[in-house]
Amino acid sequence: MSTYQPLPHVLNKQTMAKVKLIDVAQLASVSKSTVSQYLNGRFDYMSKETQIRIRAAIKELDYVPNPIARNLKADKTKTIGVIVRDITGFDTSRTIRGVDDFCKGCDYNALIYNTDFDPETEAKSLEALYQMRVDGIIIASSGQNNKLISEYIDKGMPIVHFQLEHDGSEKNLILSDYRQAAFDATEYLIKLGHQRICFMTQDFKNVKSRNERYAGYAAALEKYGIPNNPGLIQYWQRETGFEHSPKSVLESDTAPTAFFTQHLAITTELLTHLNQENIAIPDDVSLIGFDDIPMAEFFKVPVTVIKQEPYIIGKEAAKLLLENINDKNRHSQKIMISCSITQRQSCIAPKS
Amino acid sequence: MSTYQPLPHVLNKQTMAKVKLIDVAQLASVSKSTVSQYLNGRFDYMSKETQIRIRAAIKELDYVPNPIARNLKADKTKTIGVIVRDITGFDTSRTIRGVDDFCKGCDYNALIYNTDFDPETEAKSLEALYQMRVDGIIIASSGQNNKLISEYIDKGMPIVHFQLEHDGSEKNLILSDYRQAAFDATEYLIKLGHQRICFMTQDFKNVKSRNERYAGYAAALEKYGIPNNPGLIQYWQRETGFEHSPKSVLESDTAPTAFFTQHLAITTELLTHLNQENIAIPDDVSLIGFDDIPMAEFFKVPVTVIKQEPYIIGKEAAKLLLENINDKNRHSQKIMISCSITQRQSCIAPKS
DNA sequence: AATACCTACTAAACCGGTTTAGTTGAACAG
DNA sequence: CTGTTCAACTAAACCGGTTTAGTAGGTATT
Repeated sequence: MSTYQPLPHVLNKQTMAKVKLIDVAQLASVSKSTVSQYLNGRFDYMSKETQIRIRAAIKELDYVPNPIARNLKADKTKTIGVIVRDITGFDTSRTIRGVDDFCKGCDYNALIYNTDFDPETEAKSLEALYQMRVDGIIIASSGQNNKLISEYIDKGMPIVHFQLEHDGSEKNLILSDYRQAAFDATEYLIKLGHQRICFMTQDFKNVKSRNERYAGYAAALEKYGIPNNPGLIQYWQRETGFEHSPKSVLESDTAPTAFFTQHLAITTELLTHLNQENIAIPDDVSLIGFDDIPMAEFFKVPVTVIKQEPYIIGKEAAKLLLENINDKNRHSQKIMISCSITQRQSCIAPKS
Repeated sequence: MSTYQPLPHVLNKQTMAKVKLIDVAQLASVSKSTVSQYLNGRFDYMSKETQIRIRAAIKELDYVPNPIARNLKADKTKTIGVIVRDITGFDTSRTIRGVDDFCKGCDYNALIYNTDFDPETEAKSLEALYQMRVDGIIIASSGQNNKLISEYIDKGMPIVHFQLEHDGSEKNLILSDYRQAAFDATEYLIKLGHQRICFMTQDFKNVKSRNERYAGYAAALEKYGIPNNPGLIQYWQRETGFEHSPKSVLESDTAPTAFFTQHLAITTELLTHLNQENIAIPDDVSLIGFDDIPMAEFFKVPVTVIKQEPYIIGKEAAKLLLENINDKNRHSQKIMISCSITQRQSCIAPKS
């Protein structure tokens, strides 16, 4: 139906050079500039006929603008980087999905970098993204590269944190309300009648978001006048596991009647341990864990958890970052997302 | 230690223009070309002193080449697209990880597109990636866009399939050996004494990879002289669930003694159903499922499954795609990855 | 001494768009 | 009849690299 002479038909398009703007311009008998104006919707001083000719030429040639050329001039990549520990995680994959959905809606792309909990890989990812000139970065940082991150921020790279805070900065971060969540979980156990609640955690001295959880736990104990016994704080490390075995903890003088785990990895390892030792949940000990568990409804004992909102966190992080990218002067923000307790069957009143 | 005059110190680097190649050239007193040669490791005709001067200038200025400019000239993006149904899936996230790990190792980036099982979104993702001029695409296609995909292939876009085959093409795809896996699972049940094995599947008429599963199931039955009763083929759809409820199937004349589910989603829905109806696994009926299950060890009854190798599939898909990108004339391949049965506790000999 | 052949560079075109600073011709005002 | 204004464009510079073709100067060959 085109009024233009069709191109000689080429069977194998692979050998055909990509159509470019100049081809469109020639076919429409206008200059490159005019076609560019057209593409960018600046019709202020363009006649209807010219518009029609250009539209037809674009269609005829099946022209698609080259975003690389466009980005070179604009000095933007329309791409952000996302640095996470492992995209494979239950919550993490959902956070990524949130980031990605938001980005796609804004014509941005997200590049994922996995660090596998290695600060060095984290540093390399940061550098790679910087060199790649992404427009911004969302990071769940290890807390070991704070100085480095500050340097990139100083260089003008917009950076948004999630999950773990960047020490010394209350800015541009989005996280769950860990303190409130830990308070709620602890209170929930207390109201069930628990007095000796074991707080199972990674070292939280230099990591705010872990510290916050502890603060919530401690606050709940205090509110109900329950002594905060340091023996009930049990430590776990990714590499070495539990400092004291859960079994030995349960056999100690101050045996807890409930476990409160601060991370899915801890919950998982605890569960394995308890399984092996034939310690029954919730009959022998109650359990509430941070982070939701996939397919928990099919568990021998479905575990009650504090559910974070990873998808929402991802969306909000992306939103915050894009705001930062597009308005450099805006004030930075700290956004808190509420958690909620998903009651399942791992918490009951203590026996004794 | 630099022998060059340091630049005047600027406190706020955000306001500093990015250093570019010409700046390095000027500082090192050479031409742009020479710096470019240096950056690309072509030292054939370059004096040692010049190299040293350029290296120093780069360091001095903290210069990082702009990949956009580089890509514009090279007409490459060093980026591939990955189209999946949902990155959040247990296996899918691992496949993505495999793709990404391989890509990162080859200096490529992967852009993820989620279709949420919608063919239209799939078509849009394809178009977006094409317009973006990614160097290639890995897709777990719905099977509904085969013609469209062929068009992109004709346009010269390297495309690799995984999980679901592109009908009419045995080329550039990588998938699990579904037939063998289904055969093995069926044989496993037969050897336990099962004769009436219910094959729970999505419609497999036009989807090869589902058909293959059925072929494996049928082949095992035939090998052991067990009649292939069409009543034991039960259909499930993502939108509407089971055609006949598992309970009714178990109450029919030809009640199966084992279920064999062809997809994690079917396994999950079956499990929910069985839970509600208080039908016990494996006492009332055995169950083996396609696709591994996260945290299965904590299940009331840990489910025996056929485990695919999503991470390996991702790696192989990326490898195949990059080979295609870098050698257009190479012959295409179909790669099969073996599955294995992960025995847990959902299969026992039938009671009767 | 003239020619060939290196080495060690450089100028300029190029990639495919965007943008700025014009240019042209017609309508209208004075 | 000249000057101004405005619609409707266009030429050329620009983004930041890569690449091609070429050049200058020195040494080896005949």
